[in-house]
Amino acid sequence: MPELPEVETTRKGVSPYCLKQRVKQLIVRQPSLRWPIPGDLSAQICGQQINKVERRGKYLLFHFDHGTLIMHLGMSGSLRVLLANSGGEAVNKHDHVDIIMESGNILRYHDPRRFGAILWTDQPVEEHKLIAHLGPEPLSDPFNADYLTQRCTKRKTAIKSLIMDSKVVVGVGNIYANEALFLSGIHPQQAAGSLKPEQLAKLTHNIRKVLQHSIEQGGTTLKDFVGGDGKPGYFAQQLNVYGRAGSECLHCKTELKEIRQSNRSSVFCPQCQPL
DNA sequence: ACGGCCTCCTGACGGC
DNA sequence: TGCCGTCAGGAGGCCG
Repeated sequence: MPELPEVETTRKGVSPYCLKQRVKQLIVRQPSLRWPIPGDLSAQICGQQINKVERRGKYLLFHFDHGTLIMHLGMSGSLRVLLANSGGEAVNKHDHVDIIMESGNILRYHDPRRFGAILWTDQPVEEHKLIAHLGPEPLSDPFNADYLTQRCTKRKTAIKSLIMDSKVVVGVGNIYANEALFLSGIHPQQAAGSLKPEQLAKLTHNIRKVLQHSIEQGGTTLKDFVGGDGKPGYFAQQLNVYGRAGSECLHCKTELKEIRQSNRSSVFCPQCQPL
């Protein structure tokens, strides 16, 4: 499940093979992603040059002179580079899209569950419906203790739901939400508006910390995005709570509990994260 | 404005 | 061995 660190690692991994490259051909084997891949995408990008690859939240943005290809990896998506001299690799199940560069290198999009998306806009991408209402990047200055405190004011919603709301802050998926709350000693069901500023400062810090740490780890697996079997970088995480329900808390040995919030699993330590 | 729930999809896994 | 039900999960969309 690509979380923000995996998307950022993907961006870094594919960028060198995209920058200043013209698209030679687009092959769409399966257009039915979360939304249909636009039928005119090929006409839009073939012969055009990619100027930059950016990331906004978990969206990858491929900037052309006249528009932007917006890509999301959803739950199960991955993007890797097949090198021109690799002799042509077999197309596997769920390899839905190839973007072939003039260099002969190929960007191959793979997404078994098809929760991802590949879209096109010729408008400023920051005005696009999917991008315009996104909150700040979690690793940017605007995401700070004051900001989070302000966004929590008078909010009755559970803090975990709030930090996973992309209108509040982008890129905090279920795994990192659980981990950041554990590190902050905050119960996932605590009402956002009832948290003290000190707690929210701690939470802000820990959200940044877990994401930054993962991005740094991702840097070591960049090679996995090019050539080889192309396993995308799902970094071996040292997770404190996620996936450990029923096991002992690594701090106090209390049994970790699991609850459902908005149909998502939350794992926490009842001792370290009291309500 | 807010909060909760549904939905898309496939692979993995448990039960029988 | 195989079939079937259930679950996971990002995030937009919808409803109350």
